[in-house]
Parts: sequence; structure tokens; C-alpha cells
Amino acid sequence: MRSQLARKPENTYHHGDLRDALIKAALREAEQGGAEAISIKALAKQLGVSQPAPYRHFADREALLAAVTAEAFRQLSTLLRDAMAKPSKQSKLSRLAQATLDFGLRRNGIYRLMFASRTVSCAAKGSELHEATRETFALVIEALEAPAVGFLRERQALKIWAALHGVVMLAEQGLFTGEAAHATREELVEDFVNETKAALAVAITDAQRRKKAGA
Amino acid sequence: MRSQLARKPENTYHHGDLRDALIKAALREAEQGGAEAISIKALAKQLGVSQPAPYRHFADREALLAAVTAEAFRQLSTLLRDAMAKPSKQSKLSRLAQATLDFGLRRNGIYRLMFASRTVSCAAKGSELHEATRETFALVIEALEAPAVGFLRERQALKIWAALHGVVMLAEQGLFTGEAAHATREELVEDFVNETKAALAVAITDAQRRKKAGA
DNA sequence: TCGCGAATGTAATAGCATATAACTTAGAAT
DNA sequence: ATTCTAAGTTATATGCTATTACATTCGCGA
Repeated sequence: MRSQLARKPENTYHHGDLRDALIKAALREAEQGGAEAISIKALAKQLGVSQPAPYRHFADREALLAAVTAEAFRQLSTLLRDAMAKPSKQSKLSRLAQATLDFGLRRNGIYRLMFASRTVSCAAKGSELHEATRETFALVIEALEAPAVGFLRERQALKIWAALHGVVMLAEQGLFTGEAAHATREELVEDFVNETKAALAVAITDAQRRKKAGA
Repeated sequence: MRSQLARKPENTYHHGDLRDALIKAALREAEQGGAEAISIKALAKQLGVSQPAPYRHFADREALLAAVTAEAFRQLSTLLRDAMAKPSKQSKLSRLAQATLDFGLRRNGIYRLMFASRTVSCAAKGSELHEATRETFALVIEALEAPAVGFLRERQALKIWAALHGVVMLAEQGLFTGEAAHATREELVEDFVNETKAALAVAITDAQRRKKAGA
């Protein structure tokens, strides 16, 4: 295993860890240009192997993209976990939200691969990619720091998750720049965070009251 | 002008309205598969012209995509305008929101072209595409049915617009299907609509109170 | 109405990407 | 030691974008 030095040594026949090296290199390529920037041929050249070599590890381009996207989700999960873990005056939810925004803008090519392509929706139920996406979403639920009352948390998690992605999209479209910049992206994200907290608080006390009344 | 029958008549040399026919045909192709499904070569074949003919009307693939995306925005604008115009018990905002969701799911390939590609963010300021996007956003502001108080409307419009796109994205990702379907997309959209209305109402009375106090 | 230039289309071709087939190498397993 | 298999190579088919040089037609002014 030498996944660090991606390139194959000159005199060897086998690369050693081509599959992993391909994913890492593809991720680097997608950073700016998204999925379109990923070329099997170019990757092979970069890694010092012949052009068809990657096909030993991935059935086709789609399969490579799926693996790359799964890795991207795992990286996002790590980032979010770290953001939630580090001590701060902000709430966990706020930190998760701002970290998501940051990831979405900084690594926008990868972000589009994750949330704006059909790769994810084509992923089979038990697949590596499917699992990676669900794990990320589980972090959103965790960030709410709320008890499980019915599916309240799931619903609020869906809402804030959706809102966050919308902000990233519009930001990337340029709706926050120029004359129309009547609110910063961070402000909007914080708005959504606060609304989520408020809605959660209301719904939970409501549920408790109903429970008491029923008892 | 015979933009209706897209294909060039057999015996003629000129198509007559190739530019328009290309855009229409490309839109049809993108309906399902998004931008990737648009192939200049395939379009030319469909329309009965030689493969390089499209390059007389578009400098390159990107230029065609930009024109297609602009047309898509105009179609969305029309749809939203219609939704807002038709008499209904629902509010204008609710109708606009549900219509956007519907468009985003039904014509998802085109939707991705509009909101999830880099085409829009690359559009120059005065370009056809740039204008089309701003016109669509203006409809969102209009749907709020609120007086212009500072940039309050713009801010709320940004928020609901972002939230809507997030819902479409997550829906397309499959986060609303299977075990996790603890809320329908329509419910979530209606939630966002109601929150927007509430926030607007509060902010506007606030502003009026402050104005009175100042006078 | 003639003719000429601009717009629009065609044929031929270069260059790059995906993908497959047939063959080679080296590491692992018995 | 031998053999099986995973992983890599060369050669090649196919499809797409894009350019160049050439052909046709439309429309407008003389």
C-alpha cells in the first residue's frame, strides 16, 4: 500500500494501489471543474499507467464517479464531525451549517458531484455511496441536539439540510453578489439555523404537553 | 420561420431556423439526462443537417448550453407567472413554491442545467441568460405580495428560493423516499412558505412601528 | 434583374475520450 | 515448482467536439 505517492514507480509493472490513487486524483480534478473535469485517460497519464488500466478497477466512468462521490461524502462527514466536536460558543447546529456552506463553496466542484448530479440517486440501496450519504444526514440529525420525538428531528433535519443546499446553490449562481447582495450567505444560514431551533423547541414542548394530557 | 417542424426538408439547402430548432431539441434531450445528454452531433442528425452546421449558430457547446439554459429560465418564468395568475384558494407564494417544486422534479434534467451547473455563474452581466435568471427571481419577490421595505422582500425571497431548491435537490437524491420519508416534499415546501409569510408579517409591522416612533 | 457579399450549410479531418479485446506480467495459493 | 488470477499493456473501434476549406442560397443595392 503506497496510496500516498500516487504515481507508479518507473520500473515496476504494478502500481500497487491504483484504485485508491484514482479516487484521490479524481477528487483533486473535480475540486474546481466538477464531474466533467474527471477524465479517465488524463488520470491514467497522471498516475503513470496505461489508459485502459483504470478499467481493471472500475467498470466504467460512472462507477468511478460513484466511488469518488462516496469518498467525498465521507470527507464531508469528517469535516462536519470535526466542526461539531470543536469547542465553540456557537451551537453544534450552527457550526455544522456554516461548515456545510464553507465546504459547498470552497470545494464546489466536488459539492456539485455530491448534490447536483444523478450519481447519488442512481446508487443502489446497500451501496457504498448510499451508506455514505445516510451517514452524513445522520450527523445533521445529531447536530439538532434534540430528543427523538416521533419523526420531529428527521423532519427538521430535512428542512435545514435542504435550506443549506439551497443557499450554496444560489451563492454559486451569483445571487448574493452585486447589487442583489442584500444579505450575506452566512446571515441567511444563521437565520435558518435559528428558525430550526425555534421550531424544534416549540414542537418538543408541544409534544410533551400532549403526552402529559394523555397520561 | 418554421420553428415548429424542427427537421430540415430533404431537398433544401438551408434549414430555415436551425438556431431555434437546436435549442428546442436540446431542451428535449436534457429533459431526462441533463446537460450530458446534449450532443451537438446527435442534434444535428435529428434535425437533418450536417454535424458542423450548429457551429454556425453557437461558438461551442458551452454557448449552446447557455442559450438552452436561458430558454429554460424563460419557460420557468412563464410557468410561475401562470401559477400565480390562476385563481386559487392558495396564496401566490404557495402556488409559486409548489410550481417550482413540480418543475424541478418533472423536468429534473433541465432543472439541473439551470441551478446545478456552472453555466449560470459564468454568464456575463448583460447576457441573455443573466437577464432570464433575474427575471425569474423577480417573480419570487412579486409572489411575496409584500410592500418594499428596505431589502426585506429581497431577503425573504432569497430564503424561500434557496429552501425550495434545497427541497428539490434532496427529493432528487431520494431523501424523501423509503424509510426516511417522514415528511412529504409538499409538506416541507408549505412549511417554508408559511415561515416566510410569518417572518414577512413580523418584519413589516416592526418596520412600521419603528417608522411611527421615528416620526 | 443582375450580381455580389454575407449568412448558412457541407465534406474532410484532427484530436481527445470512453471502452473493449487480446496479450503479458507478477504475486499468491496449492 | 506450477498454476491461477489480479492487474497492467498494446492495439483498436466508436463517438464527440471543433476547425478548415469549400458550396449554396438569400437578400439587397446598383
